[in-house]
Amino acid sequence: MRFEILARDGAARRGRLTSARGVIETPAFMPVGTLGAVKGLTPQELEQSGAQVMLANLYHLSLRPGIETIVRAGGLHRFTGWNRSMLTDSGGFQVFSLAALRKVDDKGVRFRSHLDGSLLELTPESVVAAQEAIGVDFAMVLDECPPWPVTEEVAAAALARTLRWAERSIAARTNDATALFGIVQGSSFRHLREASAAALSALPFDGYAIGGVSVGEPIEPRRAAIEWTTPCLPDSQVRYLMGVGTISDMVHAISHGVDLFDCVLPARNGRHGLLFTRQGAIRIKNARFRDDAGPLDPECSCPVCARLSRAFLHHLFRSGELSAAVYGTIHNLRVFLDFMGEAREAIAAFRVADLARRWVSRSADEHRSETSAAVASLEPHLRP
RNA sequence: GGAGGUGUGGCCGAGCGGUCAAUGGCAGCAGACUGUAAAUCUGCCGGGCUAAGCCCUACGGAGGUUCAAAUCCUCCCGCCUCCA
Repeated sequence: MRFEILARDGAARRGRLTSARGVIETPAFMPVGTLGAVKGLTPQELEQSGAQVMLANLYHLSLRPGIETIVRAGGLHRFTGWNRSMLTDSGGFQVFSLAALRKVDDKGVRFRSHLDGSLLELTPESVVAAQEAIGVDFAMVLDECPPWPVTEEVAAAALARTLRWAERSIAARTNDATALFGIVQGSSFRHLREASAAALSALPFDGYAIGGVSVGEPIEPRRAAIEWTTPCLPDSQVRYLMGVGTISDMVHAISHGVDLFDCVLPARNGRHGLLFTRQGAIRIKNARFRDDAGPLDPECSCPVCARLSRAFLHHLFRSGELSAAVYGTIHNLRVFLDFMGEAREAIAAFRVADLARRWVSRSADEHRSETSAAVASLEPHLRP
């Protein structure tokens, strides 16, 4: 794995990440395909959306079909048909999201399977070994990802454990074909974030992730965590903000030097009928679209916008047609990936501030009451 | 012609003397969704108000029994099944 920075605008970086599978231009958005596929899409459709990397999840794949099965199938790429780069999350997020089903101690995490109740154990070592075995390009360490809010004591303990696990993860590596990323924790405590980032930076990771966000926190602590953490990470290495986010979140993070993002939002909302457009987000099932013959987003280049009207999409969503979910996903992913393309251009052109004005005020978050506040809160971070 | 059954809010369908403006589901209206246990979940859904309360109108129609009826009785109307 190699990462080079091609241009900067303030703290923002435009970079190039090279894996065995190819080149990833950064900043980049990585669609989430937890079970090995973005829900509803073929690998070809995902490619056509412009995705350079896909995420999958080791916890879920370990339960079903099982790591051994994937290995026998020739590795995760061959198994899924996705030939571009692949990043797997370790299951750290499931430590948070499936809290009722797991037990954590220093050794690792034991989950009761949400599928059949059987016991699954993940340790820092097993997680590294499994990700190497299935041949992913980017692997994440096992981390402990506490919910929000959390006391300082709990955050400190999770951070400390994540750090001990990070050291064991490094020690467990057997090759460098699979890049390994450490994960910063520390919740919304500045000194914990800084200590976590500094300690991880001393370890020979290929990249660094900011974790412990998108776990239910409001916008302010999320942004604060990013602002505290990024200055403490090695400048020359790639940075990945886990699970984020909305376009305004990503504009903010990009302006603070984050390179990689993943989020279920475009896919999940696409399936649910919340469609992002350059004119604002719309709930296509709303009655007002019943007779709207116009395109979903006249500024969009995706295949859905190329030939389907809002009225027809409205009808498909109302009718529960499978294709509705597919179309929503294809379109939303294109919006997010196009946004990232523009972000790269903006950094190269020293125009990150314009990016914010172009996307944040009228795009993905327009339906939210917090939008104007989000724009306002970005202003101090943007160069005039 | 005879016997039995049935008629509930936009639709389907519970309820079978009071706690029923009436369980559910669908449809409808709106909302949520940030390292995916999510093609999911939530709220509203007869009308009107000086609304955590009150008042109307409602369970095919008309009468009746009762302190009280969607629930019981009588007649009528519609629909279904079986026998002639």
